[in-house]
Amino acid sequence: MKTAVELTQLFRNTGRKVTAQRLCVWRLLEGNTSHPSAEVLFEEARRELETISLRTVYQVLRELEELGECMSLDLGTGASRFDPNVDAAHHHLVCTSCGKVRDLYADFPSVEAPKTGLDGFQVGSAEIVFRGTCAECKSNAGLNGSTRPKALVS
Amino acid sequence: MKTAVELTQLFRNTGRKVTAQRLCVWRLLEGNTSHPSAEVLFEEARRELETISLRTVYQVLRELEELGECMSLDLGTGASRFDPNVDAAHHHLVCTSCGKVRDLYADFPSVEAPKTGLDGFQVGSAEIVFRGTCAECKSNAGLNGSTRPKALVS
DNA sequence: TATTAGTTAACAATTATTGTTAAAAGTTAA
DNA sequence: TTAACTTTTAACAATAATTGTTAACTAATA
Repeated sequence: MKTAVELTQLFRNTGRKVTAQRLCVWRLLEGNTSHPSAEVLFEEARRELETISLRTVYQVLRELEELGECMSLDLGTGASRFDPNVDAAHHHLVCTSCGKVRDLYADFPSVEAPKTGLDGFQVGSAEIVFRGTCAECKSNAGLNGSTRPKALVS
Repeated sequence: MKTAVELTQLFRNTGRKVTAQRLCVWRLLEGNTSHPSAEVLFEEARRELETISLRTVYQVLRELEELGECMSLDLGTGASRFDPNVDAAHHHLVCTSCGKVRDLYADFPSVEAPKTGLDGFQVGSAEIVFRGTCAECKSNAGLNGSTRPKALVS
Protein backbone atom coordinates (compact mmCIF):
# COMPACT_ATOMS: atom_id res chain seq x y z
CA MET A 1 0.00 0.00 0.00
CA LYS A 2 1.12 3.50 -0.66
CA THR A 3 1.88 5.61 2.36
CA ALA A 4 -0.69 7.99 3.73
CA VAL A 5 1.42 10.79 2.32
CA GLU A 6 1.43 9.28 -1.15
CA LEU A 7 -2.26 8.57 -0.98
CA THR A 8 -2.81 12.19 -0.06
CA GLN A 9 -1.14 13.25 -3.29
CA LEU A 10 -3.03 10.71 -5.31
CA PHE A 11 -6.37 11.70 -3.89
CA ARG A 12 -5.86 15.40 -4.34
CA ASN A 13 -4.68 14.88 -7.89
CA THR A 14 -7.76 12.89 -8.74
CA GLY A 15 -10.25 15.32 -7.27
CA ARG A 16 -10.92 13.29 -4.15
CA LYS A 17 -10.68 14.84 -0.74
CA VAL A 18 -8.32 13.94 1.99
CA THR A 19 -10.58 13.76 4.98
CA ALA A 20 -9.72 13.04 8.57
CA GLN A 21 -11.51 9.70 8.27
CA ARG A 22 -9.56 8.57 5.25
CA LEU A 23 -6.29 9.66 6.78
CA CYS A 24 -7.11 7.85 9.97
CA VAL A 25 -7.82 4.54 8.29
CA TRP A 26 -4.85 4.92 5.98
CA ARG A 27 -2.56 5.47 8.92
CA LEU A 28 -3.98 2.56 10.80
CA LEU A 29 -3.29 0.33 7.84
CA GLU A 30 0.15 1.64 7.04
CA GLY A 31 2.58 -1.14 7.87
CA ASN A 32 -0.14 -3.01 9.69
CA THR A 33 0.50 -6.75 9.69
CA SER A 34 -2.35 -7.74 11.96
CA HIS A 35 -4.89 -8.33 9.18
CA PRO A 36 -7.65 -6.46 10.94
CA SER A 37 -11.31 -6.84 10.12
CA ALA A 38 -13.40 -3.77 9.33
CA GLU A 39 -14.85 -3.90 12.82
CA VAL A 40 -11.46 -3.93 14.48
CA LEU A 41 -10.28 -1.05 12.35
CA PHE A 42 -13.44 0.81 13.24
CA GLU A 43 -12.79 0.37 16.95
CA GLU A 44 -9.23 1.52 16.57
CA ALA A 45 -10.24 4.45 14.41
CA ARG A 46 -12.82 5.53 16.92
CA ARG A 47 -10.15 6.06 19.52
CA GLU A 48 -8.66 8.80 17.39
CA LEU A 49 -11.79 10.05 15.77
CA GLU A 50 -14.73 9.40 18.06
CA THR A 51 -17.32 10.27 15.45
CA ILE A 52 -16.18 8.01 12.64
CA SER A 53 -18.78 5.52 11.50
CA LEU A 54 -18.42 1.88 10.57
CA ARG A 55 -20.02 2.74 7.26
CA THR A 56 -17.20 5.09 6.46
CA VAL A 57 -14.56 2.56 7.44
CA TYR A 58 -16.08 0.11 4.97
CA GLN A 59 -16.14 2.78 2.31
CA VAL A 60 -12.53 3.72 2.80
CA LEU A 61 -11.48 0.07 2.73
CA ARG A 62 -13.47 -0.51 -0.41
CA GLU A 63 -11.89 2.35 -2.22
CA LEU A 64 -8.41 1.22 -1.21
CA GLU A 65 -9.21 -2.17 -2.61
CA GLU A 66 -10.44 -0.67 -5.83
CA LEU A 67 -7.23 1.27 -6.12
CA GLY A 68 -5.30 -1.93 -5.59
CA GLU A 69 -3.75 -0.54 -2.43
CA CYS A 70 -5.24 -3.11 -0.13
CA MET A 71 -6.49 -6.70 -0.34
CA SER A 72 -9.38 -8.26 1.43
CA LEU A 73 -8.76 -11.82 2.47
CA ASP A 74 -11.38 -14.46 2.99
CA LEU A 75 -9.74 -16.87 5.41
CA GLY A 76 -12.74 -18.52 6.95
CA THR A 77 -12.66 -16.42 10.08
CA GLY A 78 -16.07 -14.89 9.62
CA ALA A 79 -15.20 -11.39 8.46
CA SER A 80 -12.95 -10.20 5.67
CA ARG A 81 -9.46 -9.36 6.80
CA PHE A 82 -7.62 -6.45 5.28
CA ASP A 83 -4.03 -6.61 4.24
CA PRO A 84 -2.18 -3.50 3.09
CA ASN A 85 0.70 -5.59 1.88
CA VAL A 86 -0.11 -5.98 -1.77
CA ASP A 87 3.44 -5.77 -3.05
CA ALA A 88 5.51 -8.51 -1.49
CA ALA A 89 4.37 -12.04 -2.20
CA HIS A 90 3.56 -13.80 1.01
CA HIS A 91 1.29 -16.35 2.57
CA HIS A 92 -0.77 -16.63 5.72
CA LEU A 93 -0.94 -18.60 8.91
CA VAL A 94 -4.39 -18.70 10.43
CA CYS A 95 -5.04 -19.76 13.99
CA THR A 96 -8.07 -22.02 13.90
CA SER A 97 -8.72 -21.25 17.52
CA CYS A 98 -8.71 -17.46 17.77
CA GLY A 99 -8.64 -16.40 14.14
CA LYS A 100 -5.34 -14.57 14.37
CA VAL A 101 -3.58 -14.17 11.03
CA ARG A 102 0.15 -13.94 10.61
CA ASP A 103 2.20 -13.30 7.51
CA LEU A 104 4.59 -15.88 6.24
CA TYR A 105 7.32 -14.60 4.01
CA ALA A 106 8.66 -17.69 2.43
CA ASP A 107 9.15 -18.52 -1.15
CA PHE A 108 7.62 -21.71 -2.41
CA PRO A 109 9.03 -21.92 -5.89
CA SER A 110 7.50 -25.29 -6.49
CA VAL A 111 4.00 -23.98 -6.01
CA GLU A 112 2.99 -23.63 -9.56
CA ALA A 113 -0.02 -25.21 -11.09
CA PRO A 114 0.91 -27.99 -13.49
CA LYS A 115 0.57 -27.15 -17.16
CA THR A 116 -1.49 -30.19 -17.98
CA GLY A 117 -4.68 -31.61 -16.65
CA LEU A 118 -6.17 -28.23 -15.96
CA ASP A 119 -8.85 -28.42 -18.63
CA GLY A 120 -7.94 -25.02 -19.91
CA PHE A 121 -8.03 -23.37 -16.53
CA GLN A 122 -5.64 -20.45 -16.63
CA VAL A 123 -3.99 -19.92 -13.29
CA GLY A 124 -3.06 -16.45 -12.20
CA SER A 125 -2.09 -16.67 -8.56
CA ALA A 126 -1.49 -19.10 -5.76
CA GLU A 127 -2.21 -18.45 -2.12
CA ILE A 128 -1.19 -20.78 0.63
CA VAL A 129 -3.10 -20.81 3.87
CA PHE A 130 -1.47 -22.62 6.75
CA ARG A 131 -3.83 -23.48 9.56
CA GLY A 132 -2.85 -24.32 13.04
CA THR A 133 -2.66 -22.97 16.55
CA CYS A 134 -0.94 -19.80 17.61
CA ALA A 135 1.35 -19.66 20.60
CA GLU A 136 -1.21 -18.05 22.89
CA CYS A 137 -3.96 -20.49 22.08
CA LYS A 138 -1.54 -23.34 22.56
CA SER A 139 -0.72 -22.26 26.09
CA ASN A 140 -4.34 -21.49 26.89
CA ALA A 141 -5.39 -24.92 25.69
CA GLY A 142 -6.84 -27.54 27.99
CA LEU A 143 -7.80 -25.15 30.76
CA ASN A 144 -10.40 -22.57 29.91
CA GLY A 145 -10.98 -23.22 26.27
CA SER A 146 -8.93 -20.49 24.64
CA THR A 147 -9.52 -16.84 23.88
CA ARG A 148 -12.97 -16.71 22.33
CA PRO A 149 -12.81 -19.00 19.36
CA LYS A 150 -14.72 -16.83 16.96
CA ALA A 151 -14.01 -18.96 13.95
CA LEU A 152 -13.09 -22.52 13.23
CA VAL A 153 -11.49 -24.17 10.25
CA SER A 154 -14.19 -22.71 8.03
CA MET B 1 -16.51 -39.35 2.67
CA LYS B 2 -17.97 -42.70 3.47
CA THR B 3 -20.40 -44.08 0.95
CA ALA B 4 -24.12 -43.72 1.46
CA VAL B 5 -24.17 -47.42 2.30
CA GLU B 6 -21.53 -47.06 4.97
CA LEU B 7 -23.18 -43.99 6.39
CA THR B 8 -26.40 -45.95 6.59
CA GLN B 9 -24.68 -48.48 8.83
CA LEU B 10 -23.07 -45.82 10.92
CA PHE B 11 -26.27 -43.92 11.44
CA ARG B 12 -28.31 -46.97 12.37
CA ASN B 13 -25.64 -48.10 14.78
CA THR B 14 -25.63 -44.77 16.51
CA GLY B 15 -29.36 -44.45 16.90
CA ARG B 16 -29.80 -41.97 14.09
CA LYS B 17 -32.30 -42.56 11.36
CA VAL B 18 -31.63 -43.01 7.72
CA THR B 19 -34.17 -40.71 6.17
CA ALA B 20 -34.88 -40.07 2.54
CA GLN B 21 -33.46 -36.57 2.95
CA ARG B 22 -30.17 -37.73 4.39
CA LEU B 23 -29.81 -40.43 1.78
CA CYS B 24 -30.54 -37.96 -0.97
CA VAL B 25 -27.89 -35.49 0.12
CA TRP B 26 -25.39 -38.27 0.81
CA ARG B 27 -25.87 -39.65 -2.65
CA LEU B 28 -25.57 -36.24 -4.24
CA LEU B 29 -22.26 -35.75 -2.48
CA GLU B 30 -20.85 -39.20 -3.11
CA GLY B 31 -17.99 -38.77 -5.53
CA ASN B 32 -19.09 -35.22 -6.22
CA THR B 33 -16.18 -33.07 -7.32
CA SER B 34 -18.16 -29.96 -8.17
CA HIS B 35 -17.89 -28.35 -4.72
CA PRO B 36 -21.52 -27.39 -4.57
CA SER B 37 -22.92 -24.78 -2.25
CA ALA B 38 -25.82 -25.64 0.06
CA GLU B 39 -28.19 -23.88 -2.30
CA VAL B 40 -27.05 -25.84 -5.30
CA LEU B 41 -27.36 -29.10 -3.41
CA PHE B 42 -30.80 -28.05 -2.32
CA GLU B 43 -31.88 -27.45 -5.89
CA GLU B 44 -30.51 -30.79 -6.98
CA ALA B 45 -32.05 -32.58 -4.06
CA ARG B 46 -35.41 -31.06 -4.77
CA ARG B 47 -35.50 -32.76 -8.15
CA GLU B 48 -35.54 -36.11 -6.42
CA LEU B 49 -37.41 -35.13 -3.30
CA GLU B 50 -39.67 -32.23 -4.04
CA THR B 51 -40.49 -31.56 -0.41
CA ILE B 52 -36.98 -31.31 0.99
CA SER B 53 -36.21 -28.00 2.66
CA LEU B 54 -33.08 -25.91 2.52
CA ARG B 55 -33.02 -26.05 6.29
CA THR B 56 -32.66 -29.81 6.17
CA VAL B 57 -29.91 -29.64 3.57
CA TYR B 58 -27.96 -27.37 5.88
CA GLN B 59 -28.55 -29.74 8.77
CA VAL B 60 -27.38 -32.77 6.85
CA LEU B 61 -24.28 -30.96 5.67
CA ARG B 62 -23.52 -29.79 9.16
CA GLU B 63 -23.74 -33.26 10.60
CA LEU B 64 -21.50 -34.66 7.87
CA GLU B 65 -18.97 -32.00 8.72
CA GLU B 66 -19.17 -32.84 12.40
CA LEU B 67 -18.56 -36.46 11.56
CA GLY B 68 -15.55 -35.45 9.53
CA GLU B 69 -17.11 -36.87 6.39
CA CYS B 70 -17.27 -33.58 4.56
CA MET B 71 -15.43 -30.27 4.56
CA SER B 72 -16.80 -26.86 4.04
CA LEU B 73 -14.51 -24.58 2.10
CA ASP B 74 -14.41 -20.83 2.31
CA LEU B 75 -12.98 -19.80 -1.03
CA GLY B 76 -14.24 -16.28 -1.31
CA THR B 77 -17.11 -17.17 -3.61
CA GLY B 78 -19.85 -15.98 -1.31
CA ALA B 79 -21.22 -19.23 0.02
CA SER B 80 -19.46 -22.17 1.63
CA ARG B 81 -18.61 -24.94 -0.77
CA PHE B 82 -18.86 -28.54 0.31
CA ASP B 83 -16.26 -31.12 -0.49
CA PRO B 84 -16.79 -34.78 0.30
CA ASN B 85 -13.19 -35.54 -0.44
CA VAL B 86 -11.66 -35.45 3.00
CA ASP B 87 -9.22 -38.29 2.51
CA ALA B 88 -6.93 -37.49 -0.39
CA ALA B 89 -4.83 -34.39 0.01
CA HIS B 90 -5.58 -31.98 -2.76
CA HIS B 91 -5.82 -28.32 -3.57
CA HIS B 92 -8.25 -26.08 -5.39
CA LEU B 93 -8.50 -23.95 -8.48
CA VAL B 94 -11.06 -21.20 -8.21
CA CYS B 95 -12.38 -19.29 -11.18
CA THR B 96 -12.47 -15.65 -10.17
CA SER B 97 -15.06 -15.01 -12.82
CA CYS B 98 -17.76 -17.61 -12.24
CA GLY B 99 -16.76 -19.14 -8.94
CA LYS B 100 -16.27 -22.64 -10.29
CA VAL B 101 -13.99 -24.81 -8.15
CA ARG B 102 -11.87 -27.61 -9.47
CA ASP B 103 -9.73 -30.09 -7.60
CA LEU B 104 -6.03 -30.18 -8.16
CA TYR B 105 -4.34 -33.39 -7.24
CA ALA B 106 -0.74 -32.48 -7.16
CA ASP B 107 1.80 -32.97 -4.49
CA PHE B 108 3.71 -29.94 -3.36
CA PRO B 109 6.27 -31.48 -1.09
CA SER B 110 7.99 -28.18 -0.55
CA VAL B 111 4.91 -26.61 0.94
CA GLU B 112 5.75 -26.89 4.54
CA ALA B 113 5.88 -24.05 6.94
CA PRO B 114 9.41 -23.28 8.02
CA LYS B 115 10.35 -24.40 11.50
CA THR B 116 11.67 -21.05 12.56
CA GLY B 117 10.25 -17.59 12.61
CA LEU B 118 6.76 -18.79 13.40
CA ASP B 119 6.64 -17.36 16.91
CA GLY B 120 5.41 -20.63 18.29
CA PHE B 121 2.65 -21.02 15.76
CA GLN B 122 2.02 -24.70 15.31
CA VAL B 123 1.03 -25.49 11.76
CA GLY B 124 -1.33 -28.35 11.08
CA SER B 125 -2.32 -28.08 7.46
CA ALA B 126 -1.61 -26.20 4.29
CA GLU B 127 -4.16 -25.42 1.61
CA ILE B 128 -3.26 -23.91 -1.69
CA VAL B 129 -5.82 -21.93 -3.60
CA PHE B 130 -5.02 -21.21 -7.22
CA ARG B 131 -7.06 -18.42 -8.70
CA GLY B 132 -7.58 -17.82 -12.34
CA THR B 133 -10.03 -18.18 -15.17
CA CYS B 134 -11.75 -21.36 -16.21
CA ALA B 135 -11.96 -22.44 -19.83
CA GLU B 136 -15.57 -21.33 -20.26
CA CYS B 137 -15.04 -17.90 -18.81
CA LYS B 138 -11.97 -17.48 -20.94
CA SER B 139 -13.90 -18.09 -24.13
CA ASN B 140 -16.81 -15.97 -22.96
CA ALA B 141 -14.48 -13.11 -22.17
CA GLY B 142 -14.51 -9.83 -24.07
CA LEU B 143 -18.00 -10.23 -25.48
CA ASN B 144 -20.82 -10.36 -23.00
CA GLY B 145 -18.98 -10.23 -19.71
CA SER B 146 -18.97 -13.88 -18.64
CA THR B 147 -21.46 -16.11 -16.86
CA ARG B 148 -22.66 -14.07 -13.93
CA PRO B 149 -19.58 -13.24 -11.93
CA LYS B 150 -20.99 -13.88 -8.53
CA ALA B 151 -17.74 -13.53 -6.71
CA LEU B 152 -14.42 -11.88 -7.27
CA VAL B 153 -11.01 -12.54 -5.82
CA SER B 154 -12.47 -12.10 -2.34
C1' DT C 1 -47.12 -50.90 16.31
C1' DA C 2 -45.05 -47.87 19.65
C1' DT C 3 -41.43 -44.96 20.37
C1' DT C 4 -38.42 -41.80 19.06
C1' DA C 5 -36.04 -39.07 15.72
C1' DG C 6 -36.39 -36.19 11.94
C1' DT C 7 -38.69 -32.99 8.80
C1' DT C 8 -41.30 -29.21 7.58
C1' DA C 9 -43.16 -24.67 7.60
C1' DA C 10 -42.97 -20.46 8.92
C1' DC C 11 -40.54 -17.52 11.07
C1' DA C 12 -37.06 -14.76 13.68
C1' DA C 13 -32.33 -13.80 14.30
C1' DT C 14 -27.47 -13.11 13.25
C1' DT C 15 -23.40 -11.39 11.04
C1' DA C 16 -21.09 -9.05 7.47
C1' DT C 17 -21.73 -5.96 4.21
C1' DT C 18 -23.72 -2.61 0.97
C1' DG C 19 -27.39 0.67 -0.48
C1' DT C 20 -30.08 4.98 0.52
C1' DT C 21 -31.43 9.47 1.96
C1' DA C 22 -30.98 14.04 3.56
C1' DA C 23 -28.67 17.07 6.35
C1' DA C 24 -24.50 18.72 8.06
C1' DA C 25 -19.75 19.38 7.81
C1' DG C 26 -15.36 19.53 5.77
C1' DT C 27 -11.97 20.20 1.77
C1' DT C 28 -10.04 22.44 -1.95
C1' DA C 29 -9.22 25.36 -5.77
C1' DA C 30 -9.44 29.82 -7.05
C1' DT D 1 -12.23 33.46 2.30
C1' DT D 2 -15.58 31.77 -0.27
C1' DA D 3 -18.07 28.93 -3.44
C1' DA D 4 -18.46 24.54 -5.23
C1' DC D 5 -18.20 20.16 -4.51
C1' DT D 6 -17.22 15.90 -1.81
C1' DT D 7 -17.74 13.34 2.27
C1' DT D 8 -19.52 11.96 6.34
C1' DT D 9 -23.04 10.90 9.32
C1' DA D 10 -27.22 9.04 11.05
C1' DA D 11 -30.62 6.21 10.68
C1' DC D 12 -32.28 2.95 8.34
C1' DA D 13 -33.39 -0.77 5.02
C1' DA D 14 -31.72 -4.57 2.51
C1' DT D 15 -29.13 -8.55 1.22
C1' DA D 16 -27.11 -13.17 1.54
C1' DA D 17 -25.72 -17.07 4.11
C1' DT D 18 -26.61 -19.45 7.88
C1' DT D 19 -28.49 -21.01 12.28
C1' DG D 20 -32.14 -21.09 15.92
C1' DT D 21 -37.05 -22.03 17.22
C1' DT D 22 -41.56 -23.90 17.55
C1' DA D 23 -45.19 -27.04 16.84
C1' DA D 24 -47.32 -30.23 14.05
C1' DC D 25 -46.65 -33.90 11.35
C1' DT D 26 -44.37 -37.87 9.32
C1' DA D 27 -41.37 -41.54 8.98
C1' DA D 28 -37.82 -45.04 10.65
C1' DT D 29 -36.62 -48.59 13.59
C1' DA D 30 -36.69 -52.01 17.23
